[in-house]
Amino acid sequence: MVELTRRRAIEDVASDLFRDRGYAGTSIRDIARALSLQGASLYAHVTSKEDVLWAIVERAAARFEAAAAASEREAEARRPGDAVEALSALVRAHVDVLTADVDEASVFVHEWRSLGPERRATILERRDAYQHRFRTHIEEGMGVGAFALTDPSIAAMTILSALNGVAAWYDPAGRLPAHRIADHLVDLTMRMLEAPR
Amino acid sequence: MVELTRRRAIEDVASDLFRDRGYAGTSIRDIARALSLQGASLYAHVTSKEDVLWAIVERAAARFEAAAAASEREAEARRPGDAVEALSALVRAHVDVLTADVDEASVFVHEWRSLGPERRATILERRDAYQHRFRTHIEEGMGVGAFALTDPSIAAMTILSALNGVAAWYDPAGRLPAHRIADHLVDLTMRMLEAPR
DNA sequence: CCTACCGATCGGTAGG
DNA sequence: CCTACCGATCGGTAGG
Repeated sequence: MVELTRRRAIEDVASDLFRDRGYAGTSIRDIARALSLQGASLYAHVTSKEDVLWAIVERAAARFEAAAAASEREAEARRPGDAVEALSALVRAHVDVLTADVDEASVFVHEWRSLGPERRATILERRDAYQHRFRTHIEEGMGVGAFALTDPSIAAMTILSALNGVAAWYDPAGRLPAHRIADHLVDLTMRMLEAPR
Repeated sequence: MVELTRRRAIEDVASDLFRDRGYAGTSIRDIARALSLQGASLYAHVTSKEDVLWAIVERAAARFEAAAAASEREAEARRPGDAVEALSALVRAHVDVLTADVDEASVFVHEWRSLGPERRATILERRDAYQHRFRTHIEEGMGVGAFALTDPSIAAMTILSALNGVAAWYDPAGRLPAHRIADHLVDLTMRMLEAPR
């Protein structure tokens, strides 16, 4: 991958390191070393270690949100008011974003706890709003009898856990391309919810 | 909770801290402070920080394994050769262990990466063997037509991700008792797999 | 279990 | 982007 800016290269390397050592387990010098720089030289490009984490988490959040909004618009255009269609599209969008940059997505999923109090609170709100999209479509589907469930909240959290789990085993060079994995996850999660016809 | 030994108290406090700050983000002095001790005093009870992590991870692994083995024996006694029964019991056993000590289970699920190379390899093998139990029952169920699936490996990983996700939101003081949450997860995961009858 | 201390490493700054 | 450096904190040891 060719980086357009030095700043972006730093964030990409940091995503990789944060993913498998965690934020606290990764030092500024680790990041610098991966870029063949001296530790102190990083500060010519970033103002703090936490700013690097924030940039990664914020971009990931924005990507998930944008993909979710687009998927909802498209589902509504295809089949207006169809909760099954909307949720399927949302699931696929989530897996697509996740597999497009697994390092970044993993950091978003696991390392937001290392942010300072205000940023952590901001991300928590955005995560809640994101999860709310899933729960809303589940409740709509329940309302029209498409989904047979007793607890839409648990269903939403369980689906998101299942989807985020993909980040732990997805391998871009593995036997299954990302879109086939998305197919499987759409199938599995929809079967989990749908009432037998 | 009354601790039988000082060592165990250290591990319980460490589980709590490791869970929400991570292993690297928790210092020996953090653990000591939570026990009203001086940092150096911890070394009267443990030989290294990693030993504390290992003790937690190892005990959690042993608990998941013992509960899984017991659930398989009991399922076999109730309904010999019934894959649906066996997998349901396995799912319930997993959620039971997880909710019985969420801190310990969370550390097991997320912090094994911080172990040294040999211990990490050992735990990875045990995790693989554990996941294999799930996949085996899924394949058995596919063989007799009880489960309608195309990829048992993805199904096993997706189920385990969904179950482990409970650790992120389960609250012992929350609206749902652990056994009701286990009911929901058994229901959701089985519906994900079962062929329509 | 404490005090006193060790060398190493941490995030970050100054000045070029 | 580098060298030189800062104070703070890290995991851990010595000796009691």
